[in-house]
Amino acid sequence: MCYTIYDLAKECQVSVATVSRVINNSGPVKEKTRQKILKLIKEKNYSPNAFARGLNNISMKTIGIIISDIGNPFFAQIVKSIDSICQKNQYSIILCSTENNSKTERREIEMLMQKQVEGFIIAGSRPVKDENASFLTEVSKKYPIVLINSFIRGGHKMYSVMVDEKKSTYDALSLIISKGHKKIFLLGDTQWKTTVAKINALKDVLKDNGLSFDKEQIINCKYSYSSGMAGVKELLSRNIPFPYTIFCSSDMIAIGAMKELLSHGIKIPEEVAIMGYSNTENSSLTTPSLSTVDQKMHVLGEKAAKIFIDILDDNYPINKKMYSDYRILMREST
Amino acid sequence: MCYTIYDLAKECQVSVATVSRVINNSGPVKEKTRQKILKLIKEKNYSPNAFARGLNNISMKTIGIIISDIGNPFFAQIVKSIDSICQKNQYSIILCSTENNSKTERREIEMLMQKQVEGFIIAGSRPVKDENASFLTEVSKKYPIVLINSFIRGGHKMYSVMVDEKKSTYDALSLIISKGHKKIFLLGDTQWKTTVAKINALKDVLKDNGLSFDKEQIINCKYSYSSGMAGVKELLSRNIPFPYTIFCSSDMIAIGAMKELLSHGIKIPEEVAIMGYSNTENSSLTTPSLSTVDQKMHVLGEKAAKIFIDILDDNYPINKKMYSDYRILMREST
DNA sequence: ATGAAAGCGCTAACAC
DNA sequence: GTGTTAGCGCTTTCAT
Repeated sequence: MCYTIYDLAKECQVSVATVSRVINNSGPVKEKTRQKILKLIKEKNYSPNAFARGLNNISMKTIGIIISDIGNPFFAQIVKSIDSICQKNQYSIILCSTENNSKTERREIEMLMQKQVEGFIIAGSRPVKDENASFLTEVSKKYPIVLINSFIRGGHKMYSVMVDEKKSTYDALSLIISKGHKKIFLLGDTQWKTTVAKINALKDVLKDNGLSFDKEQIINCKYSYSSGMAGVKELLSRNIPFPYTIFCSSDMIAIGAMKELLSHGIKIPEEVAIMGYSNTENSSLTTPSLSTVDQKMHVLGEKAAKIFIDILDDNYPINKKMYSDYRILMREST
Repeated sequence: MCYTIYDLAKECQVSVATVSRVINNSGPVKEKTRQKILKLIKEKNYSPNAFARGLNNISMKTIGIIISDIGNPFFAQIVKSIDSICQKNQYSIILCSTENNSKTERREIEMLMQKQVEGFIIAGSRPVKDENASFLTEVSKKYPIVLINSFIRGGHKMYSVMVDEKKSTYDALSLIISKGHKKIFLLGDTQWKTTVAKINALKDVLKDNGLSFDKEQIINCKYSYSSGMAGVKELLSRNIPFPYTIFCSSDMIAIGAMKELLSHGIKIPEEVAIMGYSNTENSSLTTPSLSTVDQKMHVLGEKAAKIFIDILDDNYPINKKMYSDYRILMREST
């Protein structure tokens, strides 16, 4: 079906070995024959069969990227920054969305292993009940894995790049409290470790400021705009007197929440202050603009990709867990 | 290094052919031996080497997806819907962002061909000066290509799914004009065919309504939030008396533009009306909510993926160009 | 129902 | 500097 190395060899009256040598620059070839072969390659638009190369343990230079939802701007930006590093290093990424389903995640990873990716970058928090933790640990014996914003104990070639979610949330909430806010609610999906970390931060910061915590302050909602809206509806139905503050586990939730508040004519931040988390691009475009915790996703993504490539080059990081920088962004919504 | 079909065969005391038969269900095997082999496969967690299979012309079941920017919600949603169809059919997608660079696009496609994708889905408008048109035509002799929202004449296995951008823009502008708006500006990147189509729609609709067109009505800007903001700054600097309308070539531009207008305290839609294009999820979350043309991206993406898979199954569509549905969404910004 | 063996296109060790 | 050839792991005829 396709032009092969044998065809090239025959036509140039050399052996396949010689052709292979010029293709891979893997040995001495007389300049003249090299030119002849190169010319024919151009001419015939020949390109080597990746499967045959793969059979000989030549790297495919592709990385599996596992995220839960590409429709979420957070992941879109992470993927973008990973991709930029990968392109520079001639790696391709093969993208999988798990839609937050453990079974899907596992199936996708198994499929990718068959497709011979070099390893995985898995972005996003893990569920509290992480059904795949031991599976991933097992996978990491053979394939390098870089986790973004999560950590699994006991991994082999498994490394984490993460923002300290508890500390950053604590810092953000401290700032909010220092501005005089006392009634704070938290919107987030309690099925995910990231939300649990934030709840713990809330408890700590309240305690440290002599305020009390009540589980009514936590409103459970999924990671989407519409869930943010639903969360606010639920909160408003309680008729709690203004002012108060809503801290959201993600910008998506916050933006949905803000939309809902504004549609009720509620004044932000005078009546309800609101804060997001991540600093996705669209968080600065709401009116009022959204206060948030800048996770510097491009740094996260680039770091993860670089670490991954380092591992492939046998440069193993010293620590299994590496923290990435963040900053609190107080804009108009608080 | 890995467990192979030979190991299985030896351990089960059968030949590799038999093992291959049970793996692929490609021939009769005595039920008892089949069970024995299946059991060992589970036990050893065996999975066949995709390269070796690939060498035998077994499909890798992966599709190359080419987009210009995954950070753009339009593409993110397209990718998401493509992915959902692909997962259902056991296809993986391998994603490439070209950052609107023709050279990058070409390089990525060539790389993917080596990695033995089955073909390509290429989403998004093409540049007015499309440097890769003939390259893609050539590629389409061998690989199926489905284009989303663009069309290249003379392709072989090349098909297009698209929203009629000129007609939809004409419809949207008609509606705007029927509400009494007369001064209309258009923000968009004139390097791209999609913007050219919209400009043509604007010219037509103005003509049909006895209004005149002036090239000052076109403000050139890239596809990003910040460019939308810059476009509005430019427009405001002209001190044109309100009211007027800004039609934006994409929701991203419109959202940036709206943010800029609001930050100047300009009333939307009373002083400046604004309309976007695409109906990305975030367009309904601005305040005021953004009027836009709903391109039904999930339909676009799903259609494209289905057509692609059909082609692989040798079900070629009758038409090279297939139009997808749209609707005009008048929300609060107009 | 099962096995032997050829072949897919390439790489690399070895011989010359 | 170049050629010969043995794999790589699997599928698939062709015998049996």
